[in-house]
Amino acid sequence: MRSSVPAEFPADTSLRSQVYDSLRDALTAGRFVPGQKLTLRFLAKALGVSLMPVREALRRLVAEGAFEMRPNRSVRVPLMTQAKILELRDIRMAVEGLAVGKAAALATREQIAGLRRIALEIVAARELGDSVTDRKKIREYHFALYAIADQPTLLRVIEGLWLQTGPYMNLLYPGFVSSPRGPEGRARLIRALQAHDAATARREIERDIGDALTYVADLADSAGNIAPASPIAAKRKRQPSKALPARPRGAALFQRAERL
Amino acid sequence: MRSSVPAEFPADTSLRSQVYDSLRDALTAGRFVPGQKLTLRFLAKALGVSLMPVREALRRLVAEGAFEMRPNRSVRVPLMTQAKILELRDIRMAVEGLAVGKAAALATREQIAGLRRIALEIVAARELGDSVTDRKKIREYHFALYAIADQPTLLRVIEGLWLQTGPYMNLLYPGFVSSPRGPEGRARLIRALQAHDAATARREIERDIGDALTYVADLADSAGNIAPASPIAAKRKRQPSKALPARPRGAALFQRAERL
DNA sequence: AATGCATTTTTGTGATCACAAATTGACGGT
DNA sequence: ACCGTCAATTTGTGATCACAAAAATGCATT
Repeated sequence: MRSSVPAEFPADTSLRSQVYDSLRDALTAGRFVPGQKLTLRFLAKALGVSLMPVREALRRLVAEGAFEMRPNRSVRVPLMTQAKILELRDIRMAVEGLAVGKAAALATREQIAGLRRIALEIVAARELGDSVTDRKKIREYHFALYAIADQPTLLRVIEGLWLQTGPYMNLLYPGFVSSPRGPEGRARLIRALQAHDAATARREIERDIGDALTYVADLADSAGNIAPASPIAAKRKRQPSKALPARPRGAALFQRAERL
Repeated sequence: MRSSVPAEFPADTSLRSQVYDSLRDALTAGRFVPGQKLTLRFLAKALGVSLMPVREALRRLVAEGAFEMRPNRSVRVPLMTQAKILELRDIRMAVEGLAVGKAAALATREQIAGLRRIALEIVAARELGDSVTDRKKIREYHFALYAIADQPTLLRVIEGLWLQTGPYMNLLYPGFVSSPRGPEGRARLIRALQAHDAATARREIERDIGDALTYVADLADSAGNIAPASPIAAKRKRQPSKALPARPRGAALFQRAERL
C-alpha cells in the first residue's frame, strides 16, 4: 500500500522544534540585528517557554551556522560581511550546481511540469509586488529542483547553506527583483532539464545564484555591516554615528526582537 | 603586533564539548555499529556524566549529520550505504575542489613548505604501517591545504562533510593505502600550488577524493552494510549470516560501545 | 572627568525530578 | 505457532534549581 511518498509525516511537535522554527524564521526574516547578543532567558521569556527548549533550539542553530557562539559562551547573530557573502555564493554555486547537474539526468515530465508551475507562480507574485510569497515560491522552486536529484545528503548541505544565506536575502528586495533576468533564466533551466542537458542546466543555476549573491555582496557594505573585524575594534567608543550612513532604520532591523 | 595566528585559544572546557569530542572520536574510529541505537542514559553512564551534557553533544552531532534522529526521537548511528558514500564523494569533490582552487591562488612559500613536511610525515607513517598516525596526518594535510584558502565558512562545510565521511574511512585500511598513487598525487598538487595552477591543483584533489571514496563505496556492500533501504526490510529475520562474507570482526565494530 | 576596584546582577552550565510517549515483555485467545 | 492486548519498563522531554563565570554597576580615588 504505502506509496513512495509517505503521505504525511508525524511532524515533530516538541517545543524544541517549535522554538527552532520561530528562531529560524525570525532570523531569515531579518528580525535580528547582526551582532545582536541572544540570551537564553530573554528568548525563553519572549517565546513563553522555559530555558530548555530554547537551549536545544539555539544550540542546533549554532551547529548549523545560523548563529555563532562566542568564546564567552554567549550566542549572537553573525555579522554580515561582504567576504562571507561571497564565500557563501561560491559554495552555493558549486553545491547547487552539482545538484542541478544530477537533476538534469533524472528529471521526469511530471517534475518538470511542477517546476514550470512554480515558476509561473513566482512571476505572478512578483507582478503583484508580493515579496513574501515571492521569496517563499523562490525557495519552493529551488528545493523542488534539487529534490529531483534525489540525494538526501546533498539536500541537507544545501539547506544548511540556505539557512546561512537567509538573513541576507532580504537585500534582494526591492532592487534586484526588478531585473527581468530571473524568469528567463528559469525558463532556460527548465528547457535544459527537458533536454537532459546537465551542463546548460548547471550553468543556469550558477548564474542565478551568482547574480543574486553578487548583488547582495555589493550592498553589504552600505547595509547592516556593523562588522568590526576584530573584537578590539568593537571596544572603541561609539563613533558619532556620522561615519556610517545612518543605518536604514526602515529596513526592518530592530534592537530587541519584540514579538518574534 | 597580533599575529594572524591567535597564539592560543581559551579552549572550551565545558563537559558538553568533552562529551562531543568523545562521541565524535568514537564515531570516526568506527567504534559504533551502523544502525546502533544510542540512548542518553547509556551514554551518560558510559561517560560518567549526567544526561545534560550528553543531550547537548548528541543534539549537535545530529545537527551536523554525524548521527541521525528517527521520527521516534531516538538517535542512531547512520546506516552505511553505497549511495550515501557516493553522494559524499561527489559533494566533497565539489567543495574541497573549490577550496583547493582558491588555495592555489594564495599559497605562500611557507605554507607550501608546511604541506610538503606533512606529506613526508605521511609516507613515513605509512612505511611503519602506523595507520593511526597515517589517518591523523592525512587529515592534517588536507585541512592545512584548505586553510590556505582562508575561507572560514567553506572550512566549516568541509569539516561537516569529513565528520559524515569519518566512519567510512577505516575501510581504506589496509587495502587502499598500499596503492602508491597517494604520495605522487600530493607531490603533483604541491607543485601545482607553487605554480599557482588552480585547475591542476583542483584536478588533483578531486582525483584523490574520488579514488578513495570510490574504493570505499565498492567495499560498502560487503562490509558493514546492514542497510535495508526501508525500515520494513529491517524486520526481516536475520539471514543465516552466510550471505555476508562474515563481517571483518577485527575491523573494530562492536555491538556495545564498552568504554568509548 | 577618568580610572581602578569591589559588589551586585546577569547568564550559561550541569544536575535532578516529573511526566508522557514509546518500547518491551508477558499473557491469553484464536 | 501466531497475533493482539495490557502491564511494566525504558526513554526522551521539559521544568526547576544550584552554582560559577561573566558582565554590569556603583563608588571611591587620583
